[in-house]
Amino acid sequence: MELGLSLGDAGTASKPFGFMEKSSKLTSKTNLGFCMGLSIGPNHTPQEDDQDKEKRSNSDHKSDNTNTSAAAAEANKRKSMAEDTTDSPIQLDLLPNTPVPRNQNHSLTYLVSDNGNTSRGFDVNRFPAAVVHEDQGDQDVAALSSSPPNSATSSFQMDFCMYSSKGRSESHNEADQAERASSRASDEDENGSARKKLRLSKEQSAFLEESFKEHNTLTPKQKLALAKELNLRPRQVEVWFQNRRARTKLKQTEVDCEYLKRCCETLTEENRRLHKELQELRALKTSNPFYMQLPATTLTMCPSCERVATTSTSTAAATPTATTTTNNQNNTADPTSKTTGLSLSSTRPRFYPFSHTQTHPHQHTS
DNA sequence: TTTATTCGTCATATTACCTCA
DNA sequence: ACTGAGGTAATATGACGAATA
Repeated sequence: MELGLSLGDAGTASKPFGFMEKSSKLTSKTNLGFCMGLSIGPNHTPQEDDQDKEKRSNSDHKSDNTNTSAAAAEANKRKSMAEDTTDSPIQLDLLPNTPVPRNQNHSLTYLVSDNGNTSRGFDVNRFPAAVVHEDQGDQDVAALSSSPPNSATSSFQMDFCMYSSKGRSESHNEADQAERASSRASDEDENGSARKKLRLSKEQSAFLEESFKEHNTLTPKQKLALAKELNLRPRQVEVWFQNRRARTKLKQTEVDCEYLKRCCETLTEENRRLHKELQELRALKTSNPFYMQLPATTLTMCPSCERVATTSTSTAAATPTATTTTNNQNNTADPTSKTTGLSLSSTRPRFYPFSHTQTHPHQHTS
């Protein structure tokens, strides 16, 4: 359903690509009345999204008017779904001096997809562009809606659409896909069916991939060029890049997650080993009371450089713990500092079995 | 210069279609 | 023929920055 707000043209008929002529006709019309078209239908033309979006800055009011007579006829068969509907969308003509002709059937028209099924019911937010007001004369102002709401604020529209799932038995070979993808902008518009998601052809995907490798974001110029090259709508190219970036990020997140998992396993193993070593040392101490008679060695961390200094009352640092600290030299045990850009090293104290007083660059008064 | 508005684009989450096993 | 999973095109939403009145 759409509330198409237009200026003038209250008596003009719909045209599949009427928006293309919108600008000039709008300016040429002498009747600058205030007209609202209300309709329900899947007749949005995919190309309109971007073309109109691109024209949005040049035209103030737009409404879609791409309903076809065939679709309208089909809709008539099902208008029982809407009790007080007739053949054409409701038009709220606010023109005080231009009464709506009686022969124009103002109605809420339920339009269904090409197979006529309406199984999916009434969905407010699906296929937003499918709107038309028909029998409005030779042109209308198209309102497009695939763009985000905040970017279509001037169109004053709401879209409701009946849609259904098509049969899936049609062939889906590559040629078909390519043809469908490349022709979607025209075919679907013409038959007025609800827009369906179509896979891009391999060639299109490959081309987009190549382009993505060069730059993962698009300038408007690049977007238009790609769209033209691939016979897609600019919006499709834009969406493809957005989804591609999202996929890349998701994949990277998965890689990072896997890497952190391995890090966790490594650290857990190291922790287990250290605990075991500690137990062995304690056992050794109990069994050999003379073994640990060396002066106690304490580890203190310098708050300024986060280095751990071995301070002892003697130079006898050759305690068994020294073997463990050397294991961490040069951060070799920190597995998080490389490929993924993730690093745990900033949160882990670095163990350097150096003589604090000799090698520390800072002057500590303590 | 500051402020409000509009517009375009982005990231993110979600939906829904399509394909395939 | 049916079904569930996975991939992905498309949509919804909010945030942000640039341009402009």
